[in-house]
Amino acid sequence: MIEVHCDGALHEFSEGTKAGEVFRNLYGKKNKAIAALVNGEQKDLSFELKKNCEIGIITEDSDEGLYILRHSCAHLLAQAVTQLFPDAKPTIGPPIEHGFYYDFEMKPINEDDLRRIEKLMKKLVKQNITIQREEYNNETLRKMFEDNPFKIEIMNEKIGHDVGSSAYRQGDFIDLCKGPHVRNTSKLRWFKLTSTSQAFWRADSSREALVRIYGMCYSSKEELQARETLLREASKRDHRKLGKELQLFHIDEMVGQGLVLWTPRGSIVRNELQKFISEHLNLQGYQQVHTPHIGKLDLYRTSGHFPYYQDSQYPPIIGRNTLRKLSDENCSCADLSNLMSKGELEGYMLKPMNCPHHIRIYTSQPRSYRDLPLRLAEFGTVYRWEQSGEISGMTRVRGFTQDDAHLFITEDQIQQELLGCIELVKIIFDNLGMQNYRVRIGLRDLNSDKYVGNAKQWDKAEEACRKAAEILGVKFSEEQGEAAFYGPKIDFIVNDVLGREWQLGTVQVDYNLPERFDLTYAGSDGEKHRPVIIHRAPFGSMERFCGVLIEHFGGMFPTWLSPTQVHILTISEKHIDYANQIADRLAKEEIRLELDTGDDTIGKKLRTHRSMRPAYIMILGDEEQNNETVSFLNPDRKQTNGLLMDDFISKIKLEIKSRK
RNA sequence: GCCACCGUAGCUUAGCCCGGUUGAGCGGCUGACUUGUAAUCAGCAGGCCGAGGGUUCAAAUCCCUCCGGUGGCUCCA
Repeated sequence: MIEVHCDGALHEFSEGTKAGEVFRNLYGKKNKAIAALVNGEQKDLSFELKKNCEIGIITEDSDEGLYILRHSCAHLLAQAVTQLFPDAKPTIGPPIEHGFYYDFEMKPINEDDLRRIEKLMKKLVKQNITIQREEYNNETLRKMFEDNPFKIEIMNEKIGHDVGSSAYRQGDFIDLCKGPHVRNTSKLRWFKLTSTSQAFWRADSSREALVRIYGMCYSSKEELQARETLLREASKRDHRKLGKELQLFHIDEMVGQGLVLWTPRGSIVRNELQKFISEHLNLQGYQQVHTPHIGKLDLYRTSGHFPYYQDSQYPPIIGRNTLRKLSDENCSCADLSNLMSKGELEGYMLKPMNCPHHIRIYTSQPRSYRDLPLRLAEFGTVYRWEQSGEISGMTRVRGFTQDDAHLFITEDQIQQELLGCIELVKIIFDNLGMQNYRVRIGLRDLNSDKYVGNAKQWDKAEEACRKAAEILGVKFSEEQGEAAFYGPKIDFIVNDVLGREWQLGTVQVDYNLPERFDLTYAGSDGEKHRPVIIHRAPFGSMERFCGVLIEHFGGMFPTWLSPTQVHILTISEKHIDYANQIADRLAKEEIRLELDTGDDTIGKKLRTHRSMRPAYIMILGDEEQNNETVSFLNPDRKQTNGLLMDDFISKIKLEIKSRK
């Protein structure tokens, strides 16, 4: 007999009892065990208990259990794929949030193939195939997988997960794996293959291109359906769809990929946000500046942006005289291209960053310590050549306006100024009800020598980032190697409706540019000193921020941001005069409104105007006209009847002013 | 940039597999109706089917190239 600790109690079982039998014994036949935790290690239910141990149940609906289920589902996928495509070589197939994926070296497949694979998986589930753990020594394992170079590489380097010395067999399929797994394919009922894509072996674009197949997988039909419903609901909030429906922005193929046209309604949202941010900039002692969209190549040679980021910039704009001169010298296209990539040309560049311009404002005057901190802010539009496959709606574009600022400060001011930067983000996120964000502090990778500045400065700046976040009580994670080469940074990352992460704001300490531009200030000692720069764009870009905001509000903006705050609908022709009077009153109060005196039925008008999601929808008929009142649907779409106009105006104005 | 899929009227889409002069709903315009809470009725206009090339007697449909979009991958100062 052996002693088995479980759930705080001691039990006795005969030696060799399987983990699954223990659970059946203790929790009954209907326990949801999917695996066991034996002395802290995940094991199959078929694991035989040989010694005294502590054991815990892993149920199929726990996080750990779901990951095991999904991992097994990935194996099921590989079983189906290798059956349908005997040449396909499985590589790795981990569980992920909501499901799993598996990468294969094989010819690309299409959607029909995906459905065929899914069908076969369902068939394999019905066949109740046992999933069996088999243990081998290292040599035998290598022999077994000798025709799969990926598995060999995994064994050589233990990539991804600890491969151990085991394999799992289900029918004809066997996969190198540490486990644990479910005991039978019949456990894997609630999955769906979702998409395919190309992925590179070991995420390295110079390595083999693999076919990745994604699926989702849950422990019950309800959860799977709930996830599908959620995805459907989320897609209704997609800013690309809402942006079109609500006429907020337009991206035109004739203008160019990733170049956002802000339409009148979208511009209102953007302008209101900029006003809001500007008020806080003033409170925090920023000074606003404006700089042009282009600058000389030399400026970016000095800053280092050219040619360091050349591949992600629009190519230089070459001056007429330069071109003429080159042409006279019989310069070929190849020569020109060569000169361009070396930057040995005089010309201009669309600015990829605002900092060089701001820095030249700094250097336009001699500066003393009394001028610092000098905080220069600009809603500055920058252009970057993003890869075509990356461009998406408003969240990934080629031209965007940063809510940018550069703080020129002394080293001693780093802590205090970082604090102000984070505070600004917090104020605005809180106001907009955006609580679903995380803060990441990017630290340097101590094993890398790519960083500028000395260790002492870095330590101090990293500590200042940490402290600033702590003081404001925001939750943050520290990630090594996420710093920029010129200094540590604090990033604000939000999720969109589909759960994708977007980096919005960033606050970065920079030791590099002050050096490159030889920035100085006169200290109280009369000596020259080097300032430090903090770059900060708390919302990243107006494009991305508005995109995320559209999804956050599902298109239903708070009154102060709403492109049209009140839509006025008349019941019949008789009420047009009254509606005009009301509209005039509201217009005088600078309320943004739309008036519909058309001859549709009120039902039709409501339907039409609801879809545009204005804050208020006012309905005017006999009732209101005779009593000189207004009736309206509130933002929550509950109705208020017979309110005096003065009362409505003070209500909505208060709402707008307080930005609630 | 890479892989898969997609592109028909302002919007949503049928037709494409299996080639034979594009069909609808919404929206727009005109008229009738004058309406009290999520689609009143009728009529009209609107498409060289993303662009270019090829195959064919004949291409929205089959093939190629490009442009644009979607989902991923890689990248993101």
